[in-house]
Amino acid sequence: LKNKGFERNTRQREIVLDELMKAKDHPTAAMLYERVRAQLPRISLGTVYRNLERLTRAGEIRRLDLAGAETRFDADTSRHYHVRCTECGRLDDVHEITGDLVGERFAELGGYRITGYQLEFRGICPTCRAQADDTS
Amino acid sequence: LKNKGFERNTRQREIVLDELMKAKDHPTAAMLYERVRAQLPRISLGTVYRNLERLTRAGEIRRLDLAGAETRFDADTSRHYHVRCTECGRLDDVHEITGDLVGERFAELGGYRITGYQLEFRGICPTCRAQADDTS
DNA sequence: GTGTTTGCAAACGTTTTGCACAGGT
DNA sequence: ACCTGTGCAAAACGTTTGCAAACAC
Repeated sequence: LKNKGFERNTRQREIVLDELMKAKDHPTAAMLYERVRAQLPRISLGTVYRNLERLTRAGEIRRLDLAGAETRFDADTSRHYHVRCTECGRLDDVHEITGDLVGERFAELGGYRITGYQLEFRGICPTCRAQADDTS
Repeated sequence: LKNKGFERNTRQREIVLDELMKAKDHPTAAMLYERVRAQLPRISLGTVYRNLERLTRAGEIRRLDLAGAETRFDADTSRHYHVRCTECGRLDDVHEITGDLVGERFAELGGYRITGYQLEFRGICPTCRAQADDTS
């Protein structure tokens, strides 16, 4: 599928994706909106959100739902982790984990002094598994 | 310090903490508000939020800032992880991790069929570290 | 009595949505 | 010409805050 589920190719989506690919700072929707406006002054924030959502569903970008922080977006869809600065909010990539998660021994990752981490699992709970079995 | 930084002991805070300790489902502020209202019909949601924030700062409870979901609260302050059901939102504890994080091999944890996880680091970025050095 | 905490309501910041119109195919 | 995607504005959502009154000490 050439357009990966998109029914139309629009200049708005093209430029939103383009700006995200150029970005190195994992921008929020609002940050991206400002940058896209330099090229498309009449674009709306809603359109930016709508395209980011579509691009995410199409697998072209990644939505970074961070704990207790504004959602950010990443054009790098390869498996990697992130570090967030608790002082300024800066977000960087962590490509290799050196240290022990359970023992909580991370002196330093990518120049950051690591102060903690958040690990959270996703899955299907026993109840919903049973319901899935019913309907299958 | 008997009151751990609280200047007053109020019935509102007492009952908020009490309901959270009774809860087994990691409730949101709104869920807790509903339960507390059974005992204190005139309490406001703002008061629930304010007390949850104070109790968190006092270390009596834990705030669970989950990725892309409403904030939940936990009276169990010991180190443990959580699994969230992607179907119904249910949240459970994971006390021991069996499997390989990097290799992403988690068949099952606590009855859940694990479909993924989110790992996120916190720290001080190079720039903020340099600024901290300046002022020290 | 003093000053913290409350109830209420309004404000906040982020994200979503309803609608009529523009524009991609 | 069709009908998806857009711009705009308003609404929705979870959370915070300003204020006068209530109440813990």
